[in-house]
Parts: sequence; structure tokens; C-alpha cells
Amino acid sequence: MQAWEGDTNCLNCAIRSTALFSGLTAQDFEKIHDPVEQVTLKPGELLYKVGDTGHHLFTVRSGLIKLVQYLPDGTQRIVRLVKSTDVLGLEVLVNSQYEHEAVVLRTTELCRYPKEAVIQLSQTNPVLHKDLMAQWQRALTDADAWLTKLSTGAAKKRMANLLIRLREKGADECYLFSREDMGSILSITIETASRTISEFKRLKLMTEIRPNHFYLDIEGLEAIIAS
Amino acid sequence: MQAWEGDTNCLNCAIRSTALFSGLTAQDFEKIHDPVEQVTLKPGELLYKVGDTGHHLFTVRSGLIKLVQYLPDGTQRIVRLVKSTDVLGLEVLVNSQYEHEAVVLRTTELCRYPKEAVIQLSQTNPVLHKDLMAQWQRALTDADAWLTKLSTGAAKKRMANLLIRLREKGADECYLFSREDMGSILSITIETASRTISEFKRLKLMTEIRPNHFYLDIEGLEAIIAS
DNA sequence: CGCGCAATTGAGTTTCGTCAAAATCGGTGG
DNA sequence: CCACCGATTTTGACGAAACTCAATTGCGCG
Repeated sequence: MQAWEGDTNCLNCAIRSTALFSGLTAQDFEKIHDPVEQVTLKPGELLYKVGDTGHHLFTVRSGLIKLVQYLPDGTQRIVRLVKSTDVLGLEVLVNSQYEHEAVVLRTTELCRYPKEAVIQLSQTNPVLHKDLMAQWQRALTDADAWLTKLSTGAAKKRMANLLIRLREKGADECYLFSREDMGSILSITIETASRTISEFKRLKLMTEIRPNHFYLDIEGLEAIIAS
Repeated sequence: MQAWEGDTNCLNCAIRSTALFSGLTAQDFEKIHDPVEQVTLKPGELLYKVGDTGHHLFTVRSGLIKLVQYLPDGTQRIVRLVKSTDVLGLEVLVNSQYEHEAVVLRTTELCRYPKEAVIQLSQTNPVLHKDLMAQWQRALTDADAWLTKLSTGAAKKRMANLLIRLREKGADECYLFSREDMGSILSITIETASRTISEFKRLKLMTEIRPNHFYLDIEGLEAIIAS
């Protein structure tokens, strides 16, 4: 697929304190024979798809990835967005097959861990063991929020919730992606997504600073959500 | 709250092979000082609510429990149904607070495990460790299915998916619960829920055998879903 | 400049929510 | 046993929201 760089230096990783494996010692890393590798993927690239046999899980160093599932009638649904410090592909620890299609939305840097090493180490290293549970719970909490905030109520409320969720941390700004993706996150059509965005712009709930980059009126959006 | 019976005999538990803790040895059980207890709850009873500090997780021996979350505007949403052999309250292993309101839908038998014991044992017993991961993944897979099948598409499709999901294993029959609960599972109003059920009855997609007990035309329902 | 794709906008239809009224069910007490 | 009550469910009528189909605009790129 892509060029995976071997011999990654995990001990000196910049995001190590927040990443999975933060609790590993130098000795632990020595036990991993199959090395941790690193890769950068560009928008549109496919990391894995439903049913692929997976021997790896991943942590996201930077970027954004969508997890997609397909319905019997063919429509696709985005069930989660995976961003920096999130973990991807936990399911292979249990089932050995991926349950989603993972597609890159924004240029993404990933670290790839061999599944077997994670299983081994998680049994001897209590910190990793705890981290793993925390990551699993994080995904689950996220899934619940997805359901309550992005899949319930009027389209406007859902869109407002999505915008707030996409806000860059610190600033009241966000980048958007395609109407199609927004639709498949909120379970609405492209047209409704577009109309809702247009209306929000008209109401000054969001203002385009640069192409595809918006300032958000958080208070206004929250008023919509609470209404 | 209710009468928790102590000194439960886990080693001879009838559902032990499918339950969490199936991999525990007699010695493991001896390490649990705080004993495993058992309780039966009746419909409407509350097991825990959002934000409660939790020192226990639970396995369901029989029955049905709904996990509810509330939206900013006050409406409630059922995010999962927990049934026999499922685990409840995994989140306290990570966060020490429950993230849902757990309400009994049908008379339910539960086993209650002290959180600390589970954490300890999961670090020494690889089978429990694996079981825990499997349970977490199970909840996550369920959450994804909830999103794609019960929260996407037309009300009829969602209802058809719900009916099929409620089917008793083996038979093409199911019990229903209140229209209000169905609405808050599918994110539709009670009226729409009622109308959809009425229409399904008219189309013979479901037939009432006994009060609140229906035979399902699975093929017909699946045709609706795929349409 | 013009091509292709995505986004927007419009018009008409369907679905779903809202409000209100009627029907049904279960339990209680006469 | 039956009448009555409250709660739930069902049904109807109407309006609002969202979907569909179609046309137009806007934008990036060769």
C-alpha cells in the first residue's frame, strides 16, 4: 500500500505522553520484534476495509480518518471520526477482522503496532492494560455521543452539534469537509446539509474566514441545540 | 436499594461458560474478598444513573435493561439494550462514574462484581483480560449497529430492524415494549411508532399471537429494510 | 477557456412531528 | 360483575421538515 518506515523511535515520540504505549518501558519496546512503523496517508486513501484480516492496530499522530459502515440498502454511514491520539483497529485484538472502512479525510500520520505485541505486552504491563481499556471506553463514549448528539433531533440541531464538535481546540473555528460526508455523519441528504449550512451562514452562526474555514458563533449554535 | 444475596456460588453458575469470569479459577475466586452478589430487579427499577460513582460492574443472567442518556433539550435516548450474558457498567473500570441511566425493562437477574477485584484479576488472569476486551468490543459493535440500523433511514426501516433485533433466538417471535421506549430507541415520536406498528400489522408483517407477543414475517421485514 | 465535479438553489412530494380526540387496556372499588 | 378512572395507544387532520428530482452556480484544474 504505502511506504511504512521501520525503526520508529517510540521512546522519543513527541506525542508519547498522550499516546497508547505511553506506559511502556525501554525493555518493553525491546520485546517487540516486529517493529513499530510509521506512515503518512493522504486524503482519500484507504487504510483498511470491512472484513480485512488485520494484524495491526494504529494510533493517529495527526490528521483525521473516517470509519464507515454500509447499510443493506447500499447507503453509507460514518460511525466515527478518529483524530490525533485516538486508536484505530482495536477490534483486531478480539476478532482479527476490521469492522469498518477507514478512509483518510485529512493528511494523517499513523503509527502501526503489531497486534501480537500489543496482546503480549498488555498482559505484562499494567499501564498498557489500563490504557487499552481507556481507549476502548473512549471509543464507546464517543459512539454514544455520536448517537445522542449527531443522530437525534432536527437536522439543524445535529448540524450545530457537528460544527461544535469539529471546532479546533482553543479556537472557535473549524474546517469542514464535503457535504456528502457531513450528510453521512448526520444521516441527512447532501441537499439538506447544504441548505442547513447556508442558513447558518445567513444567520451569522458561522462566517467563512478562508475557503472552507469558518468562525463559529458557539453561543448561537448552542441556543439552537437547546431550543 | 435491593436485597443483594452474598456468597454466590460462581463456580457452579449455570451461565458461567458464557459469562464474564468464565476463565477464573477457584483460586481466583478466593482472592475476591468483597463477594460476588446476586439480585433480581423488576421492571421500572433503576440500577444506576448518570454520574453515580460506581464500585461495581454487572453481568446480566436473564432479563433486559435499557441504557438511557439525556439530551440538552431534555429528551431521552436509549443508546443500548443489555441482555443475557452482556456486561453492564464497564466504564467504571476506567472512569469510576456510570455514563448511563440503567433501567430494567423486564425482570432481570444480575450478578454484581466489585470493580477492584476485576481490575486486579484482569492483570493476572489472561483469560479474564481477553474476556474483558471482548466484552468492550461487543458493546462497541453493538453501538455501531445501533447507529447504522436503528438510527438511519426511514422510520419503517428502523422499526423493521428493531423488530428483527428483538426476535427471540430460535423463533420468529418477539415481545414488544412501550411505544415510548420504541420511540426513544429509534428516535421517532410515539405516534409514528404506533402508526408504523399498525401498518405492519395491516400488512401482516407481524401478527399478534398473545397480548404484546407477535409473530414476525422476517422475509417481509427484510424486504422493507433492503428497499 | 472550458471541462468536470461539488455545492447550491428551487419546486414538488413524502415523511414525520404536532396537536387533539377517540379508543383501549388495566386496575380499583362499589 | 360491572362501572369508573388514569394511562397508554391509536387514529385523524394539519403543518413543518426533510427527501427527491432537476436546474444552476461556483470552483479547481488541465
